[in-house]
Amino acid sequence: MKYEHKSIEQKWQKAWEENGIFHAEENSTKPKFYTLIEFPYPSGQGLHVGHPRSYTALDIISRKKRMQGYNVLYPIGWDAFGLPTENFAIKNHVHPKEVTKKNVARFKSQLQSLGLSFDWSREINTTDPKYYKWTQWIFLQLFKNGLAYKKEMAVNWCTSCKCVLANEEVVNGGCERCGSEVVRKVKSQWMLKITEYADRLIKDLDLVDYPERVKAQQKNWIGKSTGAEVDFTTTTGDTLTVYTTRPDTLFGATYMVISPEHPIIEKLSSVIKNMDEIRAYQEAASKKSDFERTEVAKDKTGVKIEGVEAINPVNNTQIPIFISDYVLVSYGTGAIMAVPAHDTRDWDFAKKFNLPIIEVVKGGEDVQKAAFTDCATGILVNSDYLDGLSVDDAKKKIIEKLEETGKGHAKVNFKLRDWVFSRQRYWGEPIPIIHCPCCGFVPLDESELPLELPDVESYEPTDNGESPLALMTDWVNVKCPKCGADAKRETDTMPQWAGSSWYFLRYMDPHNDNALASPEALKYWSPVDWYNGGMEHTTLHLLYSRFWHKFLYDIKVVPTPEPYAKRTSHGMILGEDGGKMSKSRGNVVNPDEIVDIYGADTMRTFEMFLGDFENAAPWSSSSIKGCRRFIERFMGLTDIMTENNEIRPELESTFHKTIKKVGEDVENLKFNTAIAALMSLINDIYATGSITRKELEIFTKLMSLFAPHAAEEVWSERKLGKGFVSVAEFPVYDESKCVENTVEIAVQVNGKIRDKIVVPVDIDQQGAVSLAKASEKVAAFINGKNIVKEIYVKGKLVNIVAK
RNA sequence: GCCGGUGUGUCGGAAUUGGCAGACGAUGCAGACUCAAAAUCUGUUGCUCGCAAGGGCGUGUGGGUUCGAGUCCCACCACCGGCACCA
Repeated sequence: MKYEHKSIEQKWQKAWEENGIFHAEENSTKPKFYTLIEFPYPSGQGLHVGHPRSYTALDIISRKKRMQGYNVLYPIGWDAFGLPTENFAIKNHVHPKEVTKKNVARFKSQLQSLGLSFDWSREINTTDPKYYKWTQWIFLQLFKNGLAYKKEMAVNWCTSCKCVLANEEVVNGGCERCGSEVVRKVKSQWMLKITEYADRLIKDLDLVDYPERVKAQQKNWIGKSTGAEVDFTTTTGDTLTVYTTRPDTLFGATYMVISPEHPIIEKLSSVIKNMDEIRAYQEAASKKSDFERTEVAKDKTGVKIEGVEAINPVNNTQIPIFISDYVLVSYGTGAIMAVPAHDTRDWDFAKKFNLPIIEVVKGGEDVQKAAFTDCATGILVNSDYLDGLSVDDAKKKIIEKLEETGKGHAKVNFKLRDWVFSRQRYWGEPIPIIHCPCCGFVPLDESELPLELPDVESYEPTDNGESPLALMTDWVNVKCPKCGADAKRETDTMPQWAGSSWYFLRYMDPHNDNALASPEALKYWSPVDWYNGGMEHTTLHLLYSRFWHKFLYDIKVVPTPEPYAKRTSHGMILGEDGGKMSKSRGNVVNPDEIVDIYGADTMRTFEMFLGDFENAAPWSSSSIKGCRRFIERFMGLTDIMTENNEIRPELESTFHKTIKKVGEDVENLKFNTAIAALMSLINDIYATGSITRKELEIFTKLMSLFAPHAAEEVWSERKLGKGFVSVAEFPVYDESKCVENTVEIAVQVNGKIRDKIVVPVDIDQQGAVSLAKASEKVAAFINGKNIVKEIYVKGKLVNIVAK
């Protein structure tokens, strides 16, 4: 059979769509299976070869589940709000809506040419008002539940995007998207209280099946720490509260450090004698970005506050207070007690400013030479009633004491910050809030949703940090829905992460106008059974969407506490030179070209074969030919088919083993070895010179996961079964037929292989050893020696230990 | 510094979790077909000694456990990813 991939692929893509065979069933009694890939941002560049790696992988899982009788939902849509589209629109003076439309059309045709078994009838688009109506609705619920609030604060400002960024979007001091410089800017911003969910976002990781590296990264980002808050009084009678994870070392606190922005400084400004010096330091610190402040970690700076001291609550010692930018306002209480003997940062600072270092935990070297920070082995000293206790016991005891005396309490802190949720750009969901001079922030009535984006003259971001929407006075000026006074709409829009924080719910019931999805659909399809996506979203989309989902769970909109039962992650496809694919390196592979030259089936098979799915792997323009040959050889099987409707005995165990292996490997994301097993099998088949009808039927079914078009062609051409092979019943293996009668085992002498012998599978130790000894090659190595030990591992080897 | 990961031929990568290292594919080499090339097919392709039969060495490094280690333990090294003055 000739293999003309273009006509074959078009033919079957059309047939699948016309027959709707990949549509998820409504009201099905079958068990459901919901597979999800991260919906793409339809960029102007079109599809990247990286996209199909993830899509094909879950396509294979989806196809297998479908063949195994599941009602599979494998949907697709467009995460279409976002800056690149807006920037393109500005540059070329077209509406972002038009840009999006064009890009979506291109992406859609590219995806369809790959033969992915998406249910296109459920296609969604985050920029569709019918969709973002519900994004806005969720925002209103967050607002009504006190989880969305507006606050004046220092935020990350991308100088190039002219827009604020969430903490999660700042990478190495630069913008996650464009890499430009990020500076601090004080602005009034909408915030979402993700911190309210910090503990649950960690704890509920136990409920889900995620890769360890994803869990670790999320935990790390949320940064839970347990310790205590301790109240120090000052000589002025004020209270200065510190947070510490080492309350056990309280007796060793020899000074205190507060951040330059700490409010107590203003309060005590009349008492502080060196206010000029303090102000100068504050000034200098404020000019630095967060990045600069943390980057110059090598050298500690600070100023001692003259005129006020703090009193250690456990021993009434008077200790000095410093300001230093190594203490952050945004974490804990913005103030610390410094224990230089047992904290390296405090130690560095103490050495620089010549402050006393008092050892309170014994077990290390001289604390005058280095801080001793080991909690596991230390024993408390110089600490009154804590002396002799281990660090853990001392922590418990001191917290008890502090709570008794009202001078402190146990406290848990998180590194996670609330989510900065507003953006000063056009192409995003409008925030449905009205600012009324009398009533404050008034939510739009739900009946007014969607609040559609108005058409504006210019999408250009403004330099004063306002959204382009601010210029649309007709749209901005409204009456307050509560009191009727003149009021203004919020002009900032939502970040790109908003629409993607709940899109997987919409797929369950994409055309519903009365709810984000019906309770029945949510109940049937939740949770997502298998979600594959990139590691780069671990502390962005993946975290945000877990937060939203937990909120929706709390207000009883969704039935499960976690959105995704299982998450996996693919590795990147690198350029042929081993570097990241990029235009500037000139190593970009265009998927259209690959599909054109080799066909979608080859592209799919190769992307699954080129390496371990979870690791990065470089593209190879020569290796892909091997996959093309493989598919040609598969098509060629039709020419050597016999009408025998059995598996031939000599291939029986190989077939059963291959069915087993392909099934298991696919479930474990080991697509490369699944394909290798099929390649081995086809080699074995060609070695016999023919294939039976039954064998071809099984082989075609297995192939349909990877090369669905070619498989359909073979299936229909040789009339191997009814309908489409894509929804035929997946072959079942028989465990008892996976074993062969005889097996080749290795014979070792002193652990070195000297010969190989063929033995019956069930041979016992005695039999195997005597056969082994019968080998001439083996005899040469044991003659004249004492046999100390004989080991037999069934089906594997015999090892004779001789001295 | 902390957390996570990786290290195997010329290359991408396998190895049932302690049992034949290098499956499968790619490259390279040799041959068949061809006027020739491409395609296809056959053989071969870790290093090394040997004419050969055959032997020795080999999974980042150094030790250890074991009849047996790519796999387990200890100590290192290199690279990749994330976090990073978080008290």
